Amino acid sequence: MPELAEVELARRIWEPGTGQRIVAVDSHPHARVYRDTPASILESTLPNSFIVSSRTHGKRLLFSFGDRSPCKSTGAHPTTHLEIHLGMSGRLFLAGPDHEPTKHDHFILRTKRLGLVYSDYRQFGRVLLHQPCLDPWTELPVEVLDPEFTIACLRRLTARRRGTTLKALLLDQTVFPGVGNWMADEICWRLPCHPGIRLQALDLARLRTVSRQVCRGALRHVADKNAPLDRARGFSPGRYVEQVPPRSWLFQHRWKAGGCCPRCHSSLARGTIATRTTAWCPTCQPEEASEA
DNA sequence: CATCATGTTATAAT
DNA sequence: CATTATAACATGAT
Repeated sequence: MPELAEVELARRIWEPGTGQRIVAVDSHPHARVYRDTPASILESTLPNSFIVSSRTHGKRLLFSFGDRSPCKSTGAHPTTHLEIHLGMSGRLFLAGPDHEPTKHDHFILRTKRLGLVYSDYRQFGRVLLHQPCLDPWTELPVEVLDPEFTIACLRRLTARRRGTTLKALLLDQTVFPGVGNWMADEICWRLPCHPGIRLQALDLARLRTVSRQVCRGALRHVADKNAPLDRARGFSPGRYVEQVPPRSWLFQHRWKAGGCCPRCHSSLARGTIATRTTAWCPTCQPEEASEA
């Protein structure tokens, strides 16, 4: 289910592994998630290295490895980076160091105390081991919550796309990295604008403001609520409860049969826009009737 | 059995 | 070139 907030939560779930040495890597070598990097490369590269740091960008995760623990020396520089994209059904969880992989656990990074498990039953996700370098992520687009995500930036990214629908733009990972189907609908609802509206009829400043609000709110509701648990008690598998945005968000109502707009209580409309199932409020987000 | 799923990508058609 | 449509990927839930 991963959009940017769930991806950040996944990163935090593996956080207890930071600083630890990988003692072994077990994988399902024929799984489709290895279409970029064969499992054998992970198995031969990662053991004996330490997890030094991790971060996310949009829907991507990056775990960086070095040859010593970041706790013991200040100058531990990463030598290798493992990138993970969770696709539609990927998830990360913690288990004990001897965790027996089940059917969809495609790899396990084992440390002395933990098993870091990557599981993905549909295998739309993928893993990618980067060649040794300081930072494999220098070419990625500006993130929505980055201070550089300015109106000028947004104007540049949309310059030749007057005819695109709002929903298609929101799903474009080069423009709104990390925004997926539910966040896109949430942004349209909050603007409020019909998701099928053409960009020419759109206030980019407003779009920037609202998209940032939704990204920040999603992180707060989905990822932050779990973080304090991490520091309070050590690891315990399955401790992370799935967190979702509150009932004041469209999220809570969009898939329910007979779901209503949390603002005006109209019955929600549903249809396919930009190839994805889309929910919106026909009252708050009317179809642009001003078109000739 | 048919449909749908919080994603991406390749390819074809407009 | 921009945009849309379609299929494909692999599995589970309804």
